[in-house]
Amino acid sequence: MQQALRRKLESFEPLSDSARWALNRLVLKVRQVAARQDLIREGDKPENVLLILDGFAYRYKVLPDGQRQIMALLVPGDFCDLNVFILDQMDHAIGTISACQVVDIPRQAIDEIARDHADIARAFWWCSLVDGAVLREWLVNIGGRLPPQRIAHLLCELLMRLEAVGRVTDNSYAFPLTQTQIADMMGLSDVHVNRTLRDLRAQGLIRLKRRVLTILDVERLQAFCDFTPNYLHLRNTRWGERRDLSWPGTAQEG
Amino acid sequence: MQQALRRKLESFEPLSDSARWALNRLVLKVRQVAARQDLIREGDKPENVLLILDGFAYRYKVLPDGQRQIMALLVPGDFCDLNVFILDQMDHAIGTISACQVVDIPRQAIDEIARDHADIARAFWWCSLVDGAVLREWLVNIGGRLPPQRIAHLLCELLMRLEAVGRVTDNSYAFPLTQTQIADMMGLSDVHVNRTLRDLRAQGLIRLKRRVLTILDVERLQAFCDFTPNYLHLRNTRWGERRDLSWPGTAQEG
DNA sequence: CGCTTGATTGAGCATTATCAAGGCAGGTGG
DNA sequence: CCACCTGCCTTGATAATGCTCAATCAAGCG
Repeated sequence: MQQALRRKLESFEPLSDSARWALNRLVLKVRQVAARQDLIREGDKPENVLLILDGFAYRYKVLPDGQRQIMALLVPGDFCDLNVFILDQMDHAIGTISACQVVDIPRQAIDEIARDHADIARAFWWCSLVDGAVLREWLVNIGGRLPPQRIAHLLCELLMRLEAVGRVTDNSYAFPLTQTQIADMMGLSDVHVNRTLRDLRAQGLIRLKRRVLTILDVERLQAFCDFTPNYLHLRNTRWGERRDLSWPGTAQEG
Repeated sequence: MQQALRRKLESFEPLSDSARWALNRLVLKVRQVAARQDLIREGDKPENVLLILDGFAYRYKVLPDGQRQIMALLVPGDFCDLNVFILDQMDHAIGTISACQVVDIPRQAIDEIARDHADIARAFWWCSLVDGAVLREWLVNIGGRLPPQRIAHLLCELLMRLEAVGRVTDNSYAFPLTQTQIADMMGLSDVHVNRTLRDLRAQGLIRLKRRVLTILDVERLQAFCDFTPNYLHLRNTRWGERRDLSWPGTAQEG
């Protein structure tokens, strides 16, 4: 699955031949992980960087009172823990939502390849920066938007991120999240998430049935929650500069 | 002020001689910026990376309803926009809180130096990753903690970050923030911030007078808000591995 | 001294959480 | 094939939290 890794890195900018060659030399194996498992725990010092090929995962922390805060959603094509490869220790955990297919990339391999290839180092750096940009928007979302627009914004973001990796058909995508998980992302109670989703449905903005989410009116939903995609820094979708680098993927799953 | 830049980068790990030499060749000039000015606006494509030598600044976005969300506080030693050097366009703005001293580092210089020196590239990457870690903790803070602990957590974080750059004396530091600005950071109203600060004072946890904040009982305050400093990935303070790299600074100011 | 900005306090109100009780669908075992 | 079970969604009622509005106070500044 060097293919997948290369595609991820080249969604920033094309790599040199020597860099591609170096990527091809990596020995990578794909691994299956069931739903609701921890991929990484807080305090771990993982020796591998994980790349998600299929399925959803999330970064989270658990507060002492049991409150769980989800800080990021990881979808196919996302790295799990580029962090730790430079930082000493995981300061948060990562768990799967649905069943996932992941590749382990040895930390040392990343280290060496980034040292030898400035363009790859740049691409990794770019990944970190995009992650940061998304995180900032989440902060704005939670801190500044009312619950309905907050949830709507999440759905808009997912539409674009999943579309960028070829996981969207007719404005529909697999949506394996529990309402409780949405609540833990948005800083709301699950009950309130439920009512808010009902309202969004009632307004004809979305449909959510059998773990498939459909955005019935993209423009209206985006206007509703003031969604501006610039923070995603996408270059390869119908919202960006269109370069068609769809993610090599299996079927949508839940 | 190559000195400052070098110190920042070496707070991650020592640089090679050639890297240091390359840093010394940079021509940098210090600039004064008044309080409450924008350093960078959303949509800008800045040609310089800014390093803050003195004063406070913050990243923010303004929502269409006028709501301002502050996403990060920048203190002496922080970079402003490493982002854009790789991403195309600022997806947020940066403004000063107090009067600031900043250095402009030409984007091209960073680009070249990172390309030629893998250890410098790594150090920059590390900066991005630490920024990301802080951002995640802010998300946890806003999403998961009650207002009193939320504000207390901010104060604890500032204590450590400022201490790391030599801006703390007797658990006191300059605190130029307005209650409204705190509110915009924490997703609260200014009135509620006011009452919450009053409560923290009443509990004997802090003192805040004439723009100087004193933490009266560090341990108690940290316990109160469940503050765990691991996410700051500090190595050079009394909370970390103690290596004493205090920031070359002027006086505390407000 | 008058103006401006920020802090403080009170009162009423809206939002959102909590608690509690079903309901529905899918999976499992007899 | 059906009864049961479990996980998740849904809804109602009630309570708490935090916001808005509005007025006052305090400090800095020309």
